[in-house]
Amino acid sequence: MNAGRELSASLEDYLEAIFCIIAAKGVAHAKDIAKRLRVTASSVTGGLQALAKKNYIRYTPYEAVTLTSEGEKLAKDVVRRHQILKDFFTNVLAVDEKLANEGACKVEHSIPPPIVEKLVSFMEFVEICPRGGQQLVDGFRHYHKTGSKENCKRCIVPSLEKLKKGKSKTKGKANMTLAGLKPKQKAVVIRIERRGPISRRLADMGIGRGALVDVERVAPLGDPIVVKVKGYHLSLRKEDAAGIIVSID
Amino acid sequence: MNAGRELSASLEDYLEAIFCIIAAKGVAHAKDIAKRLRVTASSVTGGLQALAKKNYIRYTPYEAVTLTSEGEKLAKDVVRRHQILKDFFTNVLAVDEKLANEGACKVEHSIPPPIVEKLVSFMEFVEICPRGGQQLVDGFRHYHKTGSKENCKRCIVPSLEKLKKGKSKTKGKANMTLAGLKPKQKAVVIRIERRGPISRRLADMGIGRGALVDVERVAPLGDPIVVKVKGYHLSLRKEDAAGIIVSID
DNA sequence: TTATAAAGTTAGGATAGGCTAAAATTCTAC
DNA sequence: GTAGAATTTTAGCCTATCCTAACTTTATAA
Ligand SMILES: [Mn+2]
Ligand SMILES: [Mn+2]
Ligand SMILES: [Mn+2]
Ligand SMILES: [Mn+2]
Repeated sequence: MNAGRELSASLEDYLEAIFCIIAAKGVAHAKDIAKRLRVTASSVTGGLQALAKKNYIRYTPYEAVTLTSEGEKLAKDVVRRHQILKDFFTNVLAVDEKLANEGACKVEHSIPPPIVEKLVSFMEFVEICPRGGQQLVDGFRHYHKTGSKENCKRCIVPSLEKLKKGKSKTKGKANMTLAGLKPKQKAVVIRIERRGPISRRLADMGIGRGALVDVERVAPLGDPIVVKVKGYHLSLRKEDAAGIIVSID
Repeated sequence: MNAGRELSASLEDYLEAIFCIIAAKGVAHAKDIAKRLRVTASSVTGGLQALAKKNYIRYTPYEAVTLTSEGEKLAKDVVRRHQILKDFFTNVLAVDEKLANEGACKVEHSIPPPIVEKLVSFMEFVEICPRGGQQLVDGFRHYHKTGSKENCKRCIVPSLEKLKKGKSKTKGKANMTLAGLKPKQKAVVIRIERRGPISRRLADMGIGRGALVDVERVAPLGDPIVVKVKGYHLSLRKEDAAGIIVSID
């Protein structure tokens, strides 16, 4: 037993694989799981039996497997840890995608959840820091590639100007709702207007004033809108998004 | 077998424990190892037998265990990964010491070595970045504690002034040698003067131009001087330290 | 010097998770 | 509708790592 965790690393990987395969192809067959995890089909059967006994999946021999709601919750959590780590490895540490994925899929099982949350928080902060957090990261990538700190010295100037401009603009800046944002825009939550299932869902994830929201996709008519916030990927109906007051930088 | 690694997580922990106990008390007894790793004495015997078979330790029943040179090399590598991760968790992510240590001691076994090197590189860059890398990290810690981005906005100004001063000073700044530094001072390696065993030792660790050196201790007469560089702890004779030209911020 | 106490080892058992080979089931094509 | 192919499961084996209980060795103190 992976001390303190619900599941062992191995069973987390089976669950993660099942979730991802269902997401991609609709149903999860043992063969796909085996291929993805590079184990034999008989090992998969063993894993499925273990997950079924713990009630994370519905398993009938020879049939495709489905996730219980418990299993789906846990699977999403594994996937989230994976994504966050991969994000950090690629976007901050400039690790190439393949290694970042491999590393994330190992580390995801051993890193303590509170440290994952700190990591999310740190990456958010880097994105919004007026001191040029993102540029610091860019500077690091350049430094790492070339060994030169030149770029770092040079780009502080534009970074400052941007900051000053931002400052004077702040007063006249109008707040808006999440429903009005476009893909790739970032915003900070000011407050959540309406009370109800959505605001509770947000609160459960610790999303409130000050949280950074990252718009990922907006469907043709603005409904639904997919955002990333605190490392979670969220799909919101336009109606609900309109209840979230945000401020853009 | 922990795919791609010499040793399993469990055996790495035994090796790490042996190294740390020898460092602290001179000899490693099974009882100390058992206590440290929270396993029974009989499990320790099992671990020692496995390590002995792989030639990482010298083991004779009922006697204290010693590391072979292979074993010591590997143990140091585990300890280094542990330290780097702990450093990152505490100094960048503001994780409390206890959790940082626990997390580091789990993650150390699964994180790919190239990612560890990127992490070292990133932390060094944050420390030397003229854009205020360290202050960005401090800003994050404040943000994390209070949820406020105020501090971040306010301290950009002194950060800038420091940068400007730094810039004008740069021309007149005299480079010095590692031998002239005091404890807690940080410096960046400009070049290594003399060739020989020491410069080769440094080169083996990937230490060259641009590496950040952190002075930890200086003995009464300046000999030896203990520094941290790229996550390694190094003890240098004054004579050798004088051959390393560095620049201080 | 010898009887305890402490430390360490061995024996035996459990669980987890992988594998191969063989059997069972389901799918597919004629 | 049936035979062969593909898929999946079972059986049996292996290694790693932990444990408890019993035994052996070493240390210590009267
Ligand atoms: Mn994984
Ligand atoms: Mn994963
Ligand atoms: Mn460890
Ligand atoms: Mn450790």
